Amino acid sequence: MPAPHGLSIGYLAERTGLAVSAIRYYEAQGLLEPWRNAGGQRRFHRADIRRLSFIMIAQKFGFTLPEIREQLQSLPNKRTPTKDDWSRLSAGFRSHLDARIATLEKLRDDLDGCIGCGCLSLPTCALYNAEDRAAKKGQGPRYLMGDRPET
Amino acid sequence: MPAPHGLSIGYLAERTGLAVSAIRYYEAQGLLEPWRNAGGQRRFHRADIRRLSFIMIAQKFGFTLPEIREQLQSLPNKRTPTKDDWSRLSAGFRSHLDARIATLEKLRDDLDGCIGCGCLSLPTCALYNAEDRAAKKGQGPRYLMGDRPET
DNA sequence: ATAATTTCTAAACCTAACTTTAGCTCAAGA
DNA sequence: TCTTGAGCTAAAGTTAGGTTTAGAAATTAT
Repeated sequence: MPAPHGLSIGYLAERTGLAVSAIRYYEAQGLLEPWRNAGGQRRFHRADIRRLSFIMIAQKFGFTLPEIREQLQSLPNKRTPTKDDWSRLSAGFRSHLDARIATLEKLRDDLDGCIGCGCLSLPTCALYNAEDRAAKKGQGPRYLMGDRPET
Repeated sequence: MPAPHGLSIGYLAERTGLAVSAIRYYEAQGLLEPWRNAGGQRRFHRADIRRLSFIMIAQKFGFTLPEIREQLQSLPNKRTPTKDDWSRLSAGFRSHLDARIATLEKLRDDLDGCIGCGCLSLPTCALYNAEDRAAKKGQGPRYLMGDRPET
């Protein structure tokens, strides 16, 4: 039972499977902009269901909420996004995915060359240097087995 | 300058590039068991350098610290692990990696079949159901575009 | 012997992405 | 109208994997 004008947060939660608190959180992060009714309750567009779906999928692909917010900002501002708009956004997932697969395949090749020795010690260790995108914790250098950079 | 008997935590930090605090944290999580000298300071085996390397690599592969602890428990208890021991453990990475690649390739195929429509709405949406390993936040069901399970 | 490092512990803090709680207010149904 | 159920806000709590801080004790260097 959608409200006569605009959807309630509970209805969106029911339709998407998200928690009400999560939807409020997404709003706080700037991913949604509901308006308020006379009593101060949030009211959403039907199109926001699709928006939330996009958020859920993009998260599966490993995007952070700030990244997703940026993606969403490329949607038309003053009209309801069409299927083509969403299709364009989803296409961005494809290249992201290709890159991840390529990285993992390289890692697999490196691993095959490294697995027999048990040394865990390559100076430019493929096992350690690979896949840095997934591990950008920004904590200075680390090296393996004492292979310091020529101290 | 390693201590005469056992290595200091600072030396291990220097050799691995890890922060001293991280090494202490790993001990607290049960991944290392240094002994103490007369003054109460931690002393480590040389083999712990390799142990820390393994931890760093396993993290790159996406294992959690509890998972890594389990892996490490399969090492021999009362002798220094050999290269063969480490080699055996590293081999576990290979199957993990193969599984991840397979998952992503399936996701790519699903995405190709889904990207044109812009619907984000498949009842059993491949985009949403895929790659669940990376998203086990344990927060009840979620569905896309209102495709609730026959409510 | 003294100064400068290291190390020690416990507790607080950090980020991301949320959830939970407390105390109220709003809206919908009988 | 009265009573639930839904919604509101602000703040604190949660998890993972650590880092930072503070103050004291041990170790190393001069």
